[in-house]
Amino acid sequence: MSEQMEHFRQQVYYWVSKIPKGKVTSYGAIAKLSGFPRHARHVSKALGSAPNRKKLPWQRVIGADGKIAFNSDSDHFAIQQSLLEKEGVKVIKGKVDLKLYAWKHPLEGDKKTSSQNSGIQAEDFFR
DNA sequence: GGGGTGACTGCAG
DNA sequence: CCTGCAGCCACCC
Repeated sequence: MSEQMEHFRQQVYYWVSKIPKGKVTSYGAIAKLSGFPRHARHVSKALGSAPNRKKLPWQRVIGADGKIAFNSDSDHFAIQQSLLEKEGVKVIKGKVDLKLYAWKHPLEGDKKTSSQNSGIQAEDFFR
């Protein structure tokens, strides 16, 4: 039983590692990609206990509304904001403009909203 | 077994 | 744009 959770966690790490630098996605999106649609909360938990946390671009996973999920006065919040800005993602009042930085992941197909994926790096995309 | 707890979400107001 | 709230679900007392 817990074997499935293990699989889930691995899927989470896999997909998070696929988020291109300079882009962000939501906990819910990762949950969906991992095969467990309603488990956004568990994605955060998986990230928090990730053994290779230092290696994963966990900062690229934020709330569905574009907001950093940590309490704005916490250290975690500051660190995440710092990491994101370091790779070019602007954080205004704790949130990211999804119009500019949302990762167009696999399951989204192509909604012809290609408005601004101009410089998407083909190499970072789809491995 | 029962109740509280989030690094969540979507929708109402 | 922001706040509130019900739904969600594995985990931890």
